[in-house]
Amino acid sequence: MNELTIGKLAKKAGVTIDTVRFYERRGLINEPARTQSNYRIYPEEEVAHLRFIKKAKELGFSLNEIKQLFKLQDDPKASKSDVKEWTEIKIWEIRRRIEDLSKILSALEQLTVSCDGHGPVSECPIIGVLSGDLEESKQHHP
Amino acid sequence: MNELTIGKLAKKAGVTIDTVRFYERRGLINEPARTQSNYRIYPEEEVAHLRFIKKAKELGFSLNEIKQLFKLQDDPKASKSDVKEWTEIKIWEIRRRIEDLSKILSALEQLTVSCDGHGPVSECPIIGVLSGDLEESKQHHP
DNA sequence: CTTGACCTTTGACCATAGTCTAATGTTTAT
DNA sequence: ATAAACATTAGACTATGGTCAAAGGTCAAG
Ligand SMILES: [Zn+2]
Ligand SMILES: [Zn+2]
Ligand SMILES: [Zn+2]
Ligand SMILES: [Zn+2]
Repeated sequence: MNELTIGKLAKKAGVTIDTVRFYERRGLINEPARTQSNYRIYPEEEVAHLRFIKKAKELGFSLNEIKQLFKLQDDPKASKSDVKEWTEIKIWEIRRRIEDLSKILSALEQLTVSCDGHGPVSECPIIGVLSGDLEESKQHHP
Repeated sequence: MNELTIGKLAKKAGVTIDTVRFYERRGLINEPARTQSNYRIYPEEEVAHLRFIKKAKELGFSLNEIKQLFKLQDDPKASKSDVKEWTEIKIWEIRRRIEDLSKILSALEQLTVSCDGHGPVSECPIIGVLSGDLEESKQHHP
């Protein structure tokens, strides 16, 4: 069949050679077969494997989580509910991150409207709020 | 006045001693005066300084950005509009992150509804989508 | 005077996800 | 035959924000 050196594999999967080797070290892909000259050779299917990693990463899974997903796939006792549970946990995590960011966002939005953008920094209400409103005499900054 | 050793300062500001020294190394706080025995001594106001850092961090500013904010405060040529601009950039960054996360979220939500949660992992549509729908024969995972 | 609490420094280490270098070996193309 | 392109390894380095350890000096209380 079609066997790939690490360069071809990386190109097909849209990652760098270093990344492929890094994933191998991290146990995300199997140690591949080697040629007599010690070159790694991969089956075509490994491209899909790398693309899986890419997509899962885009969906917010960490490399360790992706590793767990693979384990799940290879575990005969695992069921779909395990995968579903995982995805639901991720969903909650992301919802929380969105909530946190939204809070930060509205705090920042309130700050900007409070500042008219004219005059010296010393009078800026943004800095004022960060300083605890009217504390911090002056000039002991690095 | 009231002078603080690093331990008191850290406690008052709600950070660890290590963090204070770390901020000093990173140039976020000034090198403080020393006692004869080489202990750091801080003025009370440094507490506010550390709290500023804490608040700014909570608002999504990185330590380097906070350092820039301090520079801005101490720059006689800087104006409020500089600070406002910064805050507005942060606002855009956070809006983008929220957008990205929302896309990820709806992708994940669609995935979970597609899976009934019963049966073997091999039939799980979540895994299927990640694998590029029906690729990846079997069992070459670590 | 000794114990414990506190301080000092340098430097290593954690997780995350790679990226890059150096020195060396192999394959391919002209 | 020789150069370019590609491969190998170990290990250092990036950024972020700290955290911890070792080995020692200082200070207050009992
Ligand atoms: Zn695979
Ligand atoms: Zn302002
Ligand atoms: Zn200050
Ligand atoms: Zn499923």
